[in-house]
Amino acid sequence: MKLDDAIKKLRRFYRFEKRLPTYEEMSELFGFSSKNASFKLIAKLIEAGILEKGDKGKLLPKNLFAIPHLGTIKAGYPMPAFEAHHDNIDLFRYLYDVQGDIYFLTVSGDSMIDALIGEGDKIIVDPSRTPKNGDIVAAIVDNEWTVKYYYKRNGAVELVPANKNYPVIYPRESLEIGGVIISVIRKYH
Amino acid sequence: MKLDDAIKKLRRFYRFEKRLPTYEEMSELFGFSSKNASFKLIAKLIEAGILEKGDKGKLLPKNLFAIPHLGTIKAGYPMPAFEAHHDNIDLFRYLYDVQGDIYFLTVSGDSMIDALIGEGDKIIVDPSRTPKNGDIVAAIVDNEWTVKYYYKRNGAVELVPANKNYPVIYPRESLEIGGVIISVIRKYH
DNA sequence: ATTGACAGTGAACAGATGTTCACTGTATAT
DNA sequence: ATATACAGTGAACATCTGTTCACTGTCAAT
Repeated sequence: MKLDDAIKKLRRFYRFEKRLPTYEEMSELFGFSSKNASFKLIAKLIEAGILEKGDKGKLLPKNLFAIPHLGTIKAGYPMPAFEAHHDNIDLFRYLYDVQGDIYFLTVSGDSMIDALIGEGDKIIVDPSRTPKNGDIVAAIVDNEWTVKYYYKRNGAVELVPANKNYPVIYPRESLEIGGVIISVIRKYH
Repeated sequence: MKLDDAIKKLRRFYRFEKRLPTYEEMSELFGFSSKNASFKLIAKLIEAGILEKGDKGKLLPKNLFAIPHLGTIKAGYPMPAFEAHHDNIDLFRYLYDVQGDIYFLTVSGDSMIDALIGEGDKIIVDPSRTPKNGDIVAAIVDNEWTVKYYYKRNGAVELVPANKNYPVIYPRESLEIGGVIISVIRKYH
């Protein structure tokens, strides 16, 4: 059993079960008839830095889901040299480093197009954060939701769209901030 | 112990340990001195659909990380009515439904700005997918990396930038497709 | 041919884990 | 006051789990 194959099988298992298999389950997964074979295989994965043992000796997926980050790619003219500096990004940690309760919204419309937020994009909103000038916020103005840049000048809040075809909103009646946009996620099909 | 507090504590534990705690660990986590108190609490979370028991009776985080999806927000004029249809999106499944090996790239430059991909954005590349017309690809042209729209007309490949200030690339010497962009992730700080 | 490293087998065992049962205190409603 | 539901305690136990040990076969190097 090659390490690469083992890694893929562990990933698949984890994706479905959201946990690592026990050594007995690994034996089934890897096609061993002895738990010990799995035990030895895992020892190698630990040595390779893919897995690790936590506080209480429990197996943890240290780098099992770290997607290789191959570097920076220039989206202008082709990049002179593509240095493959191998960071690894753990998507889970990358996006989930928020303490409080966050939520998703799906964007429709084009008023934030100049901020590179378009139709169908999912935005993650952190309702616990207080908006600073220039933050993008989900706001409830006069009982209606909208996504805009947030600016506070002389005590008055302006909600500025990232599209010249739309007007700046100066909330009159009520303004409630749904939260600050902390992330944008787009998925192509 | 309120269910909401328990959920938050479980999330925190899972974020660090990448697994659910045992009943004994839960007792410590929740401040119980009896495992059974945790057992009963978890039973409620299972009934509430937050957790579930898998094939072999193991505890799984069914919806523990499902971020509430509050609906569609119009980024044009404020939305007339904001129907709170409570989908839940599991970020992990949402972004990780790829079998093969994927990798990240960080974008620099503005040649894909009209495709809403800008400086600093992370793009996820699937090297196993064959590009179709209109897909955004990471390509290696004459030994240099670039991100462009992919088009094949009359057997000739065109790499089209999403920015009028840049020229269309007609690969002469070599063209290698690094992969198809399947996702864009932006994070604000 | 001999050696050694390596991949896997099979059995054994201490300790951890999920689950059940009977019990206690405490708040709330009747 | 009385009953009732509920949150938590404490102990018990069968089973599962990680780990160790001794062993077998196989391949490559000497």
